[in-house]
Amino acid sequence: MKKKILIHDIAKHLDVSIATVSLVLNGKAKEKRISDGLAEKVLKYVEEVGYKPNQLAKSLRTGKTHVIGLVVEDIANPFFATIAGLIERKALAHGYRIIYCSTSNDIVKTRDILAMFQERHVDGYILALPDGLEGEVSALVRSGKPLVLFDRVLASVLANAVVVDGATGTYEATQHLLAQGLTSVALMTIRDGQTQMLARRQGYTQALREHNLPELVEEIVFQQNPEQVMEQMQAFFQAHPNCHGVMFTTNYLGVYGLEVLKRLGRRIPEDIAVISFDDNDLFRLYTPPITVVAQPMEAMAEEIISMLLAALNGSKETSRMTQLQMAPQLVLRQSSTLPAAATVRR
Amino acid sequence: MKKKILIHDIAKHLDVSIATVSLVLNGKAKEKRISDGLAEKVLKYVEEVGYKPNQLAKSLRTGKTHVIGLVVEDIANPFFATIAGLIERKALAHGYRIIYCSTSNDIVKTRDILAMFQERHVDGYILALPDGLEGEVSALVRSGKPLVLFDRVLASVLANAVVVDGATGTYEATQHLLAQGLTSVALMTIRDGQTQMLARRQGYTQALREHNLPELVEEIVFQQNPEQVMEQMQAFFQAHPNCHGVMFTTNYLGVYGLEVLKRLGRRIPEDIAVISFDDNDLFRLYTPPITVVAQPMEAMAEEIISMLLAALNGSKETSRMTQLQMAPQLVLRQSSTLPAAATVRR
DNA sequence: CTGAAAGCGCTTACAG
DNA sequence: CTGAAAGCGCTTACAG
Repeated sequence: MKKKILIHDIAKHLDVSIATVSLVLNGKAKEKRISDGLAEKVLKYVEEVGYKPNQLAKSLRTGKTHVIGLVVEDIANPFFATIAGLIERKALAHGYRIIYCSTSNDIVKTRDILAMFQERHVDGYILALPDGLEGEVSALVRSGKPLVLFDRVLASVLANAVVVDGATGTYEATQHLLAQGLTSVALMTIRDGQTQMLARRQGYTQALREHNLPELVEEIVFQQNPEQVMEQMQAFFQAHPNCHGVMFTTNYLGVYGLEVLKRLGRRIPEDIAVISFDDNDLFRLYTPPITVVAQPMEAMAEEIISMLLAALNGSKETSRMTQLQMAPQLVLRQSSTLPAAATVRR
Repeated sequence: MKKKILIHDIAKHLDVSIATVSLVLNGKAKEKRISDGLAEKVLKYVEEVGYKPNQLAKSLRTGKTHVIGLVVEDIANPFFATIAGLIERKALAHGYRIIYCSTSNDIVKTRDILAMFQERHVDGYILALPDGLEGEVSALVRSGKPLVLFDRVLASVLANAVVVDGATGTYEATQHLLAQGLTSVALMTIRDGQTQMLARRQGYTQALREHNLPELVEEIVFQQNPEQVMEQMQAFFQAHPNCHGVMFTTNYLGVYGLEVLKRLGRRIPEDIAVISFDDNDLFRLYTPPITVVAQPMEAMAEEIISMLLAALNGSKETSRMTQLQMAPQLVLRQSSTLPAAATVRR
């Protein structure tokens, strides 16, 4: 195990001052009028012996860590795993690393995570938070820390944010079902005040209202285990045999829903038409393929990183907040399209 | 924005020495014979003003960061996303955070990641590496850094590792197909020297050998884009119309494979029986449900963390390496079970 | 261009 | 128990 080289060793070997080495390494040679020849000599030797400055010392001194704190609901959820992968790649390209934590939508846990990120001096935050942390996030924004909310925002907090227009997403999806003559379309959502869920519900409500149809909303309590969730769904479908269409507001509800409908032996779309928010392999390859409201993952990741980088590099003076709402895309597949034949036969 | 409180402020306010505050905070009050009363007073005031030691300074001084570097192939891959979520939860419970990076199986990128983790002084490593970094990992092991390899190991490197017995997994899966009378079973794998892939291939080979049947292995080149991968698979299936069973060695190959078979209009399992390594929602809910060789995710995560914690807390003197090979589970579903009727009809 | 020095915020032997 | 001090490894104003 070779001994760790220090900046002091470099300076001594080259017979220059520590300051010179440090300035060259930090690209301030020109500014400080250090000759090109000397700068080159330093760079060459540093390269030769493979000297790497101690990042901890550097961070302690400069206050910058080049680490971004990413908070997601659950890294194992395909939506968050995908966005995390895209964000990671883009952040790395700009010299930032990602430290992530899953919240499980637990407020207490999330509060700890935020405190922990702060203690570790992350340079910026990318956050998909549970409802109820308005105070903490306001304080964070006020402190001037670069921060981007995504997926969902906090109702009373003005901050940078990248979200999808969920209302339009479910509105168009619901309209698509109603246009085919369905009169009882349910919305399966979670019981929670998260803004993205509220928006998705609102689009559904509006579509039904325009058709003068009653709402049929089932709110899943998500603190339960999977089996309990599915029992709740199953009970709902059994209680509403005339419900011939259902919109799931998020990917995992959709997955549970498909399993429940399968258990009940309901045919899709003949017995019940199905649409889910979020696209993934499962929905695409399911039999029948599931119609989805897809989020523009790549573009969202791009916007999140751009926004954060702008905040990281921008002056603290002007604090401009940007809220970006991106358009989702309704991807029509067989699960929501009543075959002409089937419709006639009814 | 309130000014940051320092240990110095605490000491001054309580009129005690900085050393006393620090020792109490680090649980060395007893050891240093600090009175219970004083220790309590310190703790109480620290709590009251919400003092949090600067972790960077602490890390610089102690050399410990309480951060674990997690290297996966791709955080968006369900296998890695799931294990990452489980590892995160368990690590957090022991006071460690996770910083992750995806390698995309790119050796150069991975080398950078390892260097970056080292620069950031992670306390330990959890690694699923591409082939070809034997030198780097050997050096890491020699340096005494706590480290656990998982999913795959490096042939020539002796290190802690948690892997699944892939050979037995594919052996049993292949036997299951052959036992039903299939005579042409293909293995779809990736062209790569990763040890887990080699093991999975070996189990297949052994099963076929025992039945005196010829191998039929297709190696996918994975640097291609999805469409190219599927074209290669499609060409394979078209070239081998008599192949009535296929084993995919990993989840994403299985997903692509299902899509290709669907495009070709091949019925599962009537035209071709299918088994994939790795379980997930898609395989479970597919029509028909896909038989899989499932890895014990929860138990693996548990073992990985235990092993790393043992190394983190253990003495540097005795360097004991543990290689753990866990049993996968063959989960039989309809995709691999030729219906009696169908078999007869053939 | 350089050298000496302060300082980022801690921890921990050491002498009392 | 305490106080003074060194030291983790850097960066950067400052005086020359």
